[in-house]
Amino acid sequence: MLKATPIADAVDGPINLDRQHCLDCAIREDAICSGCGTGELETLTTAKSYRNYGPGASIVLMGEQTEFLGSMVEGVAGISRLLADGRRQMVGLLYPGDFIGRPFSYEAPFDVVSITDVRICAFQRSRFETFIRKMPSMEARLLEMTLDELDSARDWMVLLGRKTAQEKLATFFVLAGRRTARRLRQAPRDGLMIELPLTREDMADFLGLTIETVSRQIGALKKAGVIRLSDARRLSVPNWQALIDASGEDGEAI
Amino acid sequence: MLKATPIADAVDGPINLDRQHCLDCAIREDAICSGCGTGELETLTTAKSYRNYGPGASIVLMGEQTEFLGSMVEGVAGISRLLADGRRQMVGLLYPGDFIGRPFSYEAPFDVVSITDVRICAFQRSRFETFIRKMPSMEARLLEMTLDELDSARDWMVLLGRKTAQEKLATFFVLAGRRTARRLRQAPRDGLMIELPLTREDMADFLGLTIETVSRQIGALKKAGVIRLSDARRLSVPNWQALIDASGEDGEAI
DNA sequence: GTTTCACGTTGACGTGGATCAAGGCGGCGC
DNA sequence: GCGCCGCCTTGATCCACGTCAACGTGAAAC
Repeated sequence: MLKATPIADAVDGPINLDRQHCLDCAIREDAICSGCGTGELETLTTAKSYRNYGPGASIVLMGEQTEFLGSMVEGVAGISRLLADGRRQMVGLLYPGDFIGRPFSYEAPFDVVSITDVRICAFQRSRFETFIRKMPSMEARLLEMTLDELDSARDWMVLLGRKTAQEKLATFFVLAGRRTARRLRQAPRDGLMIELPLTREDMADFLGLTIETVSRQIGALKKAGVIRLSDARRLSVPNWQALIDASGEDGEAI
Repeated sequence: MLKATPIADAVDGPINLDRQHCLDCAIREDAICSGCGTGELETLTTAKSYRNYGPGASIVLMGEQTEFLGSMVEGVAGISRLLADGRRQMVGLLYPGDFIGRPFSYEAPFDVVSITDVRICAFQRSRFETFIRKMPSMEARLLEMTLDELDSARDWMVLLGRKTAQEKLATFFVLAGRRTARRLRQAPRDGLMIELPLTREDMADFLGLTIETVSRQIGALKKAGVIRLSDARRLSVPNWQALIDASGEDGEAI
């Protein structure tokens, strides 16, 4: 639980102008622009700029009017809120393809902080708002993405409100495993290796726990044989179904 | 925490055909149709039907393909999930104007259960999906509503993950007070009377607590003079700022 | 009136996870 | 090499909230 320490350097992501054409973009299939035609992509290509951030940099500050909107291209970032007395809760993770910011006004309701090195494809807010009104496929895609995020947020509310510390950790590893498997274009299977981009403190803030409890429950899952640790940030799952069973969900291994 | 008791009667909301014209609708200003023109409202008027539910009725069952989408017209409902062992977490409340269901497929990810008497303005799913594609104002309004709900869900994640039991109760009363004040078209002010539609069990499920803790913390807030109880479901707030201070937020009274 | 039953309160006690504290480990600067 | 500094782990203790249990209260059925 971050003690209100100021966030490192690079508050303004240095803008990087040597942009790539949208047709060759790594998040072409997943991002808000995935439904755009080639003409629309041409427009987007000339309007965008990249921004890079080192780990721990502030991408969006709660309460400020953000002057850009955009998509995660590389890296992982966290959406979080800091209470007045230093308690922190992470309310979401942003991976490549995910959208950052809220079109059509209002100050940012949460902080966005980079966890790894992060690259963002950014648009000036007013310009982006024009685009989205002119390109129905973008608005439809944003709606779809927002509905997905709402469902994920509600899933997480169940975790925060009703799951035990151990179930929280197991659920987090299930999600991390599914994401890793998806990146490798395969189904999660026994023996899957997972690399965690988050520190224990980040996990604690995401799961509504303390770092000590995170550490202890990881130890307990390891002792129970549900996970194996290569080092603090790399683990493997010998039995995927056992991990699901430990997560408090009744589902089958998917 | 509901012990997996079966939900009362009225699983299928009886359809009520004596419909009102959309122009005279009570949620005309707030619902997904608020941006529709008179021609569009004509279309909606002929397509809609009302459904009524008594308290405790199941409106949507998790895992089922819902055959209708719609808007809350009257009453309060809860969105919740029941874990295999009976733990329950409420993840949202639905008030008049709020949208029910997810357009463009997928089985329902949560239960929706009426808390009071509820009336819904319902559309056949396939018909509604045609409408939303033909009426950009509906899609834009749904996006706006979904973005608002996502922010609310994330606010609630902060509460579930990091707030104490007493802060949870105070925050819940702040929200209930704001909603009451908005219904009365005034700002929340000292002396405001709040009627709670929820039982202690509903509150417990919403706040990630037990009924005993809810009861005790309400007692503590009463003893501290932050609230006054008329009866178990009616309270007044002598000092609005004191309630905000007890909620763990640093904001001013709004 | 009495019974019943859902809902709410209150008390005694247990415990999961927080807190407080110490120490281990690996990378980096010197 | 050595010291420093994040990051992580582990142990001892505490306490907020859960659990278990009893009882109150009011409305509806009879």
